[in-house]
Amino acid sequence: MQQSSLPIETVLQIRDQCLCLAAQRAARKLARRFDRLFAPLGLTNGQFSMLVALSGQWQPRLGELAEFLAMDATTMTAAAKTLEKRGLLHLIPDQADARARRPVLTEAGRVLIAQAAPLWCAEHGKLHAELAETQASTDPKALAQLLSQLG
Amino acid sequence: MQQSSLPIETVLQIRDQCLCLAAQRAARKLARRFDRLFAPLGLTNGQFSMLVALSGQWQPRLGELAEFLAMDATTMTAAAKTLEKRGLLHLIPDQADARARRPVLTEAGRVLIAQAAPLWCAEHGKLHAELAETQASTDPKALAQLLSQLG
DNA sequence: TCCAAGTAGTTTGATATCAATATAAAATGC
DNA sequence: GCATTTTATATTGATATCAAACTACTTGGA
Repeated sequence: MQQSSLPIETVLQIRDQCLCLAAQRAARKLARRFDRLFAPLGLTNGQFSMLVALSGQWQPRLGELAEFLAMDATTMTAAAKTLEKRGLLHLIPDQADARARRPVLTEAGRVLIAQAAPLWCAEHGKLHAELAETQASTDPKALAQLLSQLG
Repeated sequence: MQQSSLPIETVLQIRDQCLCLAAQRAARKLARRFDRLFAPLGLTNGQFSMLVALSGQWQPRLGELAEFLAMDATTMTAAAKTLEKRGLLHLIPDQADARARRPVLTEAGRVLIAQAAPLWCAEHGKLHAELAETQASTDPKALAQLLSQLG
């Protein structure tokens, strides 16, 4: 049997409409783009997001931070270890719960994120401009909210 | 200095509006969802997308397939090796160019994707329904196109 | 013809991702 | 108080991801 046992319409439907595939593609392209942007600082896009999340008043536990980033807790363990090894954050045991640890930025972490933020602003501005060109349908801000809800 | 050297407005702007972060979050959530869906078949969401792409008449080279999936060529090398090892595809040397190889589904690959497609259809239908509930703003089909363009 | 430049794919090394499992501490029920 | 259950994190193993460097082949030009 040379022909696919799958109807060609189904193949095309999945290929062109699968939100999972579309999200993976978008995520990979944007990850590469921001990884290269932050490469001079030795940061990946994910590390940037994680450090930014810790730059405000919020002092989450590892699990809470993982949930915010929609990542698995085990991934967070590994990511936090890498950043701690580089001296960008400390893992402070929670006072009330001996199981929990809270990542807290070091001074080096704050300095680095202060260097990275302007790069982000410039690049994200470009991205907005590109979106405005290709499809004026969706506001980038609304799009970010939409993407965060997906899944 | 206890306070962040980054203005709080900037932190919030990045946290709430970064399209890269939003895309990574969406990609992770959807990847988990479809990985679990296909787990009984021993497939990941990425393997499913790759096999579906090869289910039509298209017979791309590895590099062309990588470009379609917006992934790095080196990632494709590894992914193809895994699927070849499992007997789901063959890597056929290109006749005209001895450097190039074209992945071609085996019968086992066709059978497996024929089993997986109904699972995808059901789950993607649910996803559509959920999207219709939470935010009626965007058509899922248009959203897939939009996501594919991002980056 | 032959060399230089470009192209297709691979290898290596680092981090990312998650399932399954493990460990330790907290919360619950009796 | 003590046993059970739940929760927070860590460990292991497999695949995913990409940059940098590499090999082998092709192409273009002298």
